[in-house]
Amino acid sequence: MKDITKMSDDFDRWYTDVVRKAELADWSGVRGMMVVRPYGWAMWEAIQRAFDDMIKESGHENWAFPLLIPRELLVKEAEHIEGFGPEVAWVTKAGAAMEELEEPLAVRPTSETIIGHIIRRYIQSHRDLPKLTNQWNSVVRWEMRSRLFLRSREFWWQEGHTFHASAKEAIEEADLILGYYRSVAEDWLAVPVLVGKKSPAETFPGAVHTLTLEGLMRDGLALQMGTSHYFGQNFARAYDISFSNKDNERELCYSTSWGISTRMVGAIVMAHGDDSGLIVPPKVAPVQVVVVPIFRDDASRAKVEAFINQWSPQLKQHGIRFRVDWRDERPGDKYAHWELKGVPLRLNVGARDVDAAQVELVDRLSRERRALLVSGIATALTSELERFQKRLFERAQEYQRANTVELGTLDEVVSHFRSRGGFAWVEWCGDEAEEARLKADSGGVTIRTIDEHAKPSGKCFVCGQPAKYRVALAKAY
RNA sequence: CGGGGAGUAGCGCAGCCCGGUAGCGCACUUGACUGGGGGUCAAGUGGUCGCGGGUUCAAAUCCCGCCUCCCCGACCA
Repeated sequence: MKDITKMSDDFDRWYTDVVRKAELADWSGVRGMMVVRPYGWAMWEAIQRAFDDMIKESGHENWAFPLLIPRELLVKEAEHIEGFGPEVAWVTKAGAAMEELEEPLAVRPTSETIIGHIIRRYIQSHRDLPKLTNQWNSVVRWEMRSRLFLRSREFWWQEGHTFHASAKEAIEEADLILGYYRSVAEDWLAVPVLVGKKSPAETFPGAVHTLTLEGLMRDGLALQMGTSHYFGQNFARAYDISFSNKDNERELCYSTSWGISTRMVGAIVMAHGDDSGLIVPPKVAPVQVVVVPIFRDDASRAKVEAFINQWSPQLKQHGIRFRVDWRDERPGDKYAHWELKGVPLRLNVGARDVDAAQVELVDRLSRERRALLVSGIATALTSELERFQKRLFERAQEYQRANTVELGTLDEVVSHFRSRGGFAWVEWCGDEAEEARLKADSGGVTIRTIDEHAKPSGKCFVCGQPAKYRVALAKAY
């Protein structure tokens, strides 16, 4: 409990310590396969609810598509299979005798191919469009190196797949979802993000363009927190997904796909945590308020318990997720325990407080203690939670601001990232060879996103020719 | 997937070189004292020594194969 590695000593160990000791997740014993424990899964459930509500509101429907994909289907879209080929796991045998299958089945690394193949049945007319599908599932990618939540061979996500009658509508769909993702990251997780387009080198295999959101973690590395892809007619062509348009002509659909994953939970850890453990944004916190009763004998325990019972039902009525920690531990242990778990607000309640009709409120960010009268406590805590959410976001914003710079040349970029992390904005001509050179020369700095709204007026940071794009650079997970 | 290290109680480790009763700290259980920031004392529980095979009278220890984990690199939501 006490022995989490200090963040400043070794960020990676700190991360692993926090994830495991705060009981978010664990390794399973099968290489790269993670166990998400209830406390971590509860955060994912909060994210799921938030995003699911958003997409339902705009007419999306949840489906369940198959786990296994025939090889012939997977390989139809050339770029797609080229991109995913190296990390696909195959089922080649079945039954007690392990008989060889006639056709190997891929365990889905993502479902564009199988959904494309299936959805074409349900699309005949422009009246069947748009078809807005989503599924909550897990996928398998045969990664060589794994980290809890950030890179495991199986991970949980949602994958949305939509089909439209026009390019414009599909492009708007990808934009709409990106906006939802931004809201999940900023409004729910309190992690400020850069949003924009990926460079060609980082674009999803088979996509026309990929939109991304990039958060900044406390070790200065960027984390891709979600992507939304516009496919044009690429997948519709490969899987023959067409419809009769208003002029009764056959036309290929325009499609999109988009996903956010349990990686989001890793982002919460790395964007907000400190040497004492997690700090969980109230909106996704499994426990928002923890009550630590303080007593020394049966009589004082009864007194404190009766007091807590007076006002705690109000918290429930106000929808506050709270817990009273009656475990037989000392208060100091409980404080440390709930700090490790990142619970935003703690109420210490002892006999003195009972007499004063108040509780002692301690928040996870400042750790300051102050008295809070129990009259109107639920309303007060609700606004404290809102304020906590806001403070956490502002703190992360300030961190992002303090770790974002503007640079002019490749030399500056290389030397800057030798000693620091964070984001660096530069202007770029768009040449892909230069993007590769950036990565090689700088030891892994990549273009995280392109600012779609900026109109560059300067020179490319690599070649000095007139720039076309303003791009954010960072080292990333 | 390359290079290095490791697997012995829930966690951290010693024992292995030189084969012969499986140990230590923390945690856990019970009790007493204690209780507003990580307690004290006492008595206890807990082990297919990662898995499979081999050598041997005898294997945690020696040999072979496999699995898993950690660190460093190349690839990645």
